Amino acid sequence: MATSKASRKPAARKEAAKAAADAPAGPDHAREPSVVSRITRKLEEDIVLGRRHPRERLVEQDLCENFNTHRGDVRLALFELEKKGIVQRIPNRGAIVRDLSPGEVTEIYGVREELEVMAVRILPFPVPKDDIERLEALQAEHSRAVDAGDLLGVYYSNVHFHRALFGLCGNRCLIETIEQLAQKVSGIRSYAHANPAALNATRRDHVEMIEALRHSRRDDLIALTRRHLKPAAQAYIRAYRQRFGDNV
Amino acid sequence: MATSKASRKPAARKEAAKAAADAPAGPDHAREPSVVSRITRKLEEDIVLGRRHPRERLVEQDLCENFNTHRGDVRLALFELEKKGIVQRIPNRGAIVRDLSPGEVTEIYGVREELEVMAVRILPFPVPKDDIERLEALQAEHSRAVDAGDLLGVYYSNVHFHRALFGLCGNRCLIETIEQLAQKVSGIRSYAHANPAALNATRRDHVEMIEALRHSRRDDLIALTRRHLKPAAQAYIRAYRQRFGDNV
DNA sequence: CAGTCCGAATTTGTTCACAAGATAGTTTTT
DNA sequence: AAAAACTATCTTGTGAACAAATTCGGACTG
Repeated sequence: MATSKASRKPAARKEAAKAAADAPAGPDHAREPSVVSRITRKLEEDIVLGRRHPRERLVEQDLCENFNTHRGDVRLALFELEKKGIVQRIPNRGAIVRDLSPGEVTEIYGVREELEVMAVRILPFPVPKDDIERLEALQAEHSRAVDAGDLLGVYYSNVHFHRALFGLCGNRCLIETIEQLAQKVSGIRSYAHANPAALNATRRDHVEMIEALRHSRRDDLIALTRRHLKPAAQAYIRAYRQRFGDNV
Repeated sequence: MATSKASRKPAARKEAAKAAADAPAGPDHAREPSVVSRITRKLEEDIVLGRRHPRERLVEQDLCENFNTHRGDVRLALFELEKKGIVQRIPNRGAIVRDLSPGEVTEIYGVREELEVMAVRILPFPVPKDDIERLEALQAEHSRAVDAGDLLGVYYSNVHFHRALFGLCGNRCLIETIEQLAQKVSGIRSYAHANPAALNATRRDHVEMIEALRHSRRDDLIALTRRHLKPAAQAYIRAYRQRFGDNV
């Protein structure tokens, strides 16, 4: 085994653990604009837009040529996407775009509803005017993308709107968890995108949400949040049953 | 699509007939008993038991020698732990055991409470007798570990108990999310372990929870679930303030 | 004497080549 | 001719060398 170069150094290692005395609030080595995150994001986009369908194979070598990089990076990106629940990796056989059963989708949306309702329940009223205006700007962007038929724009502006909305609750862990669960169902996003009526409903909900925020009407906001999640799951389940029959 | 590099090598063919003789763990599909998961689990144990303290550096080479493997595996394990939120990776500078501020801990426990309450709210009553008995067995194990002062045993039996309890709710996504959040605070688990009174309180809560399950008293169960989470967060925050002062 | 700059040692990050596993197509045997 | 086995090829997984980045220590200069 690897005794070739194992102990090049004397066993005594510098005790680095005792630097703990200073303030804990790290400077937040913020973003990671690296190659692997670029691949991750691009793959996610492809999946969201339906350019890659569930159960499609993701061959490392192909992706390398596609992204002009080498397998190491692609490999890491696939591991990352696996943890996000967007792709599924089978040992020694590679990765495929994950296919969710209606049951799984129902479960995920159940948890999402609980968490998003929690977010709007704890967010402090009244909402500062600046925040309302920021939300309106994001909503306008979303609306524009819907009109233009720009699906990628729809996707991102929708993500940004919800990030800003739930961001108002102030609980970072909650925000992260909500986004994580939203990413899990990326693979079925294309079903909602295919339906213009659904896109319009989404837009209308956003407007009403802002209105509820402006007037500090919490009950309305909660009801809207619940309603907002329903169509996406239902659209997918309908499409799934149509393809595979009702045996679920 | 062999564009650039395609090193087809027709020579490699030392196919040693069939190695079908060894079939110890046949399917091997679902589980991942691989090297990297072993490293991940062991590191997590070390952190939970306080063998590695927050802000301590995790040097890849050291871990390699420790686990008799090479850096590729260790690297993946660290990436995995980073995603779990147990360690923090700083670009080009390596990984350290993550240090949580009281604010973060409070937020995480807030979300945990919401999700765990959801689990006990949706779990179907009455609970089958077999499940009750399984919980009692796990609780007995936990109790034994507490009496024996076996901290590793306490940790694992506690994990198993809660996995079984929340598993009753039937929502896989919810279960996974709950466990994920529990793992995030692994680093502060050692504070609870240091306190025998807290361990006894935990044990008592488990007994009462089983009782509530047996008699289908949902309100009691919810109240117990809320109460059960409180002490751990409070113990950590107290310890933290004692070390760094009240400026939080 | 203080401050800065350069260089060595340590540690992480990248790359490439090879080996093992799996699938599919072809051949051989019954 | 059908079934089983073998081979050829594709794909993932592993290991180790190489390269870039950071930190720490010492020397040099203002």
